[in-house]
Amino acid sequence: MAASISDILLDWYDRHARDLPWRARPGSPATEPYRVWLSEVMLQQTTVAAVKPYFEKFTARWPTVEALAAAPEEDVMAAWAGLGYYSRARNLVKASVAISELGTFPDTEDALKKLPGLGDYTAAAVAAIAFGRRAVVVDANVERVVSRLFEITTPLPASRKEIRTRADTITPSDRSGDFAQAMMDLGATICTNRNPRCLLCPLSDRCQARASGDPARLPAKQPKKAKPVRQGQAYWIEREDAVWLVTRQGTGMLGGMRALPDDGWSARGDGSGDPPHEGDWKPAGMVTHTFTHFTVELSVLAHTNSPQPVGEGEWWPLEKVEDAGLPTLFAKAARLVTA
DNA sequence: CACACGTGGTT
DNA sequence: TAACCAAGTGT
Repeated sequence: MAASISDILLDWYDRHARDLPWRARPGSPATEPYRVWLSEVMLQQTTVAAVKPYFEKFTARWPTVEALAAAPEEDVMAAWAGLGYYSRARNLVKASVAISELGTFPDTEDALKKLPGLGDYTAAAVAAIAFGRRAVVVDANVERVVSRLFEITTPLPASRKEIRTRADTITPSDRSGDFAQAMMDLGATICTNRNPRCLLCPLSDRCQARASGDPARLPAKQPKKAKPVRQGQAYWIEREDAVWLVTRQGTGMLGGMRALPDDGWSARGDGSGDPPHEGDWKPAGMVTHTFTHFTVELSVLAHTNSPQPVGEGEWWPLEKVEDAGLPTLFAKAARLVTA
């Protein structure tokens, strides 16, 4: 009887699995749900290379979900600074409190999906990897591998339903979590976006896209829109070796993060150009930063011996500005002034 | 369904 | 090297 796709892939995984900090190691205790969950959230739309140092930092500082739930939110936000998509950190805190109050870690897809920040993918991944439940885990790697295996030519995102159906048919009941990780390892190291290494692929003789000659063209995607360029200003307000920092409110861009005051620029439009108070503002330079959906050209204006600004904020010691947890845009601006 | 939401790695 | 994109979620 011919080996199934999952058998072949699991055999490949047993020999070629990547050694990653959030995976159980031989001789170590069973994989902890907390570590699986934390890693999966960090890995949302983020590369393994970028996640590794953050995962080490978080697990050293907050080794359990209870420790994380007890942490001040601003500490978690600052520790997340630089990783992006800050709603993940806001939801991480909320979910850690919810899990602590439950007293046990939710262990089914449905229960996991009720937690903030866990959608279809993460709920399935945690259920499968941490709890050994069969779940159909579909991320961008799986979309790519499945699109090629079954030569699905419909462009994303319209092909999602068909991809999920196909993924379901090849997902085993046993070792569902290993199977999911095997698919992701295959997608990350062999069945890559640009130049798939089909000669090394354990599934190459089952791959319909390879049989027809050009697997790299799949999955097809809708063309993306151009990003607008916005103009904005940020203000470096300094007094007695301290700089005035604000905390951005709400759930929008950079919400919950410390920041320099600005003139209200956003994805929707330019800033007003109006400084927070009168005075002699000196140009400190320009920062260009590209977000997912727009680029901002930020003029940084500096004022020293400043009066007490109106509104919420805090004087932050200049020597500790690296520890303020500024998102990258404002970290670049701070570097302009302090360098 | 379409869009908002960050950043650094990779080619 | 300028694009492209990565273990997606919420609205």
